[in-house]
Amino acid sequence: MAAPLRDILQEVFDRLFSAYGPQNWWPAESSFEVLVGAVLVQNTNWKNVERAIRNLKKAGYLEPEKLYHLPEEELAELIRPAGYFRVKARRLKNLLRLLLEKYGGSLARMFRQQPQKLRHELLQIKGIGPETADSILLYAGHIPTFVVDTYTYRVMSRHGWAPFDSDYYSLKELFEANLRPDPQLYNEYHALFVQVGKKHCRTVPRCEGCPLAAMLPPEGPLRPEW
DNA sequence: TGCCAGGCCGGGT
DNA sequence: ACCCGGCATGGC
Repeated sequence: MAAPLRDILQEVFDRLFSAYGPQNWWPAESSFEVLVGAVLVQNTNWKNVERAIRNLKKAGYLEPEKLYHLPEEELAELIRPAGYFRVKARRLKNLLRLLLEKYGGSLARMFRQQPQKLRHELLQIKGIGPETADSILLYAGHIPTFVVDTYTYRVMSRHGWAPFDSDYYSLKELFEANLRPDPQLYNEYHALFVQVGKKHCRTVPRCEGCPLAAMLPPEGPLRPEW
């Protein structure tokens, strides 16, 4: 009889935290910078995002009003290093429209909204999906909502703790049902998943030296690409 | 030197 | 309801 998921998730966290320590996420100087970074980092290396944000900062545009009024083409040029720069310029504009028109450019005002309603509003925006929305809520708003990403899928399914075809919400629920709703815990947990995933999920042999290797099933279900 | 990165959307079955 | 191509730069 297997251990309860609560215990497993606790052990996973403990092992990752022991191995890597606090990750100090989100790497940003302001909550607005978190918003911008959350869009820019979609399917993109964080290093590239840093360059893009540096450009915005250097040009003095890393403020809601200024960024909102910057023409989309100019915005695109500044964020070029982040990749998908035309798409992301559009997506940023869409997000800024909500922030400016509904909340007067004030993040404090935005996060005063009921989390569920705000989450729904964010998901209405073209270019904001579940992970980006949850990242904004957690890392900019300190709202205890669990952020799932590809590494979460890989680790959880690889270990047999979730089906390979889990969708975003089932995984999110799995964590939120088994962890106390603590923004600091969710913050660290997600960041640690990214860390372990980057280090091990694509290396060969994949699980060599992984802090979670001891928790692998004897004959784990394998997906060659994961 | 290819392969990959902290997704999401839209169009086609 | 899926499935898939498109989007793009820079690092290793």
